Amino acid sequence: MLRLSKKADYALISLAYVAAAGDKPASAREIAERHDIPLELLAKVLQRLVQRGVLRSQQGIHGGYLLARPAETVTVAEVVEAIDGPLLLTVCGSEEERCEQFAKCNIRDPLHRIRERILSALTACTIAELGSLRPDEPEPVPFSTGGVAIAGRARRP
Amino acid sequence: MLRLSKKADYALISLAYVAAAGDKPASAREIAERHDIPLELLAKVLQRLVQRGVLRSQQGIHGGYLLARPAETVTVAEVVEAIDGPLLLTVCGSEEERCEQFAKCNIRDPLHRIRERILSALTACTIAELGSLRPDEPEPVPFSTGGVAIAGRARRP
DNA sequence: TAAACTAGGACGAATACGGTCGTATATAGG
DNA sequence: CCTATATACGACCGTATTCGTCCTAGTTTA
Repeated sequence: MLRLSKKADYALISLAYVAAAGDKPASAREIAERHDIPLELLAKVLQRLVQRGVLRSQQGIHGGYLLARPAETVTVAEVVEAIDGPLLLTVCGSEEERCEQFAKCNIRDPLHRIRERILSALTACTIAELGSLRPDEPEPVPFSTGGVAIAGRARRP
Repeated sequence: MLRLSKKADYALISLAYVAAAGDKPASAREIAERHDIPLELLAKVLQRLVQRGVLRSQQGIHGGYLLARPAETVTVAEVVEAIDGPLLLTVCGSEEERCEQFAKCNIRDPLHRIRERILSALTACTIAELGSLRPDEPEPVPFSTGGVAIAGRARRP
C-alpha cells in the first residue's frame, strides 16, 4: 500500500509529456496513445488539472493542453493532491479535525512528523524534473516486439 | 490518498501500547477495548506481526503479546510493510519487475527517488518513539461524556 | 459543415478493505 | 479434569473506492 492511484500516475505522466511539448498543445488522445492510457479516463484527469490551475486547455480542432504555469512551479505534491485529494496518512488528518478517539490515540504526533516528511518529499520534486518522452521523438519500441503494440503499463491485469 | 490502511494504523497503536506495557503481556482484548478497535480484526493484525517477528505471543489464560525485539529496532516502515505489503508508490515497483510499458514510462526515476525519501521517513521512526498509553494509567475520558463510552476513532462512519 | 478537440455526467465492473463468524488449540487455576 | 481466557487461522460478506466505459454537449479550425 501507500500507493499513488492510477489517476495520479496518469496525471504525472501527462504533465511530463505536456511540459516536454513546450508551446504545442498536447491532446488527450495523443497522450493516451503514447502511454497506453484509457482515453476517457485520462481526459477526466486532465480536466481536473485544468480546474486546479495546473493545466490550461485549448479547445477546437488543434486544441489540447498546455501548462498553466512554468514546470518548475508545479510540484508533485500539488498534482497528487489535485487528483487524489488531501495527503493524509490517517483518517484523522493533520488539521483540527480531531477524531472522537482523540484522547485515546497514542500515535498522533509521530505520525504527524512522518507525514510532514512525506509531504516535503513530494513537494521537493517538480514536474520539470520528471523525465519525459518528447512528442517529436519516435515512439521507442521496447525489446523486439516487431513494432506490434503490446499491453502497456496502464493496462496491467 | 496515500493513506495508511486502518490495519496498519491499528498495528502501530498496538505496538506503542505493547511497548509501554513492558514485560507484561498485553492481550488483544485489552488493546481493543482501550482503543476501541474491533477485536477480531485486531487479532489478525497482531497475529501477522507475530509471523513477521515483530511480536511474540504467549498463549493461555494470562497470555498476550510482547515485543519480540527492543522497541528501538522496530521501524514504522517495517510495521506498515508487514501489514500492508511492500511500500510501492506505483504498481510497477522499485524492483526489477519492469512493467510492459517500461520503455514508454517517463516518470520512473523521479518517482523512485520520491519513494526512497518516503521510505526513509518511515524507517527513521521506531515504535520506541511512538507515544503511548500506559496500561496502568486510568483511561482518559475525552471532554465531558460522563464516562459513557463514545464512538471511537476506530469506528468512524 | 465536418472533423477533432475539450467538458462532464451517469453508470457498471472489479477490486480492496473493514469487519464478522466459526473453529481449533494452548495454558493457568480451581 | 475442567473451565475460562487466550491465541491462531481460515472462510465469508457487505460496502466503499477505484477504474474504466458510454453518452451527450459545446468549441474551434479548416
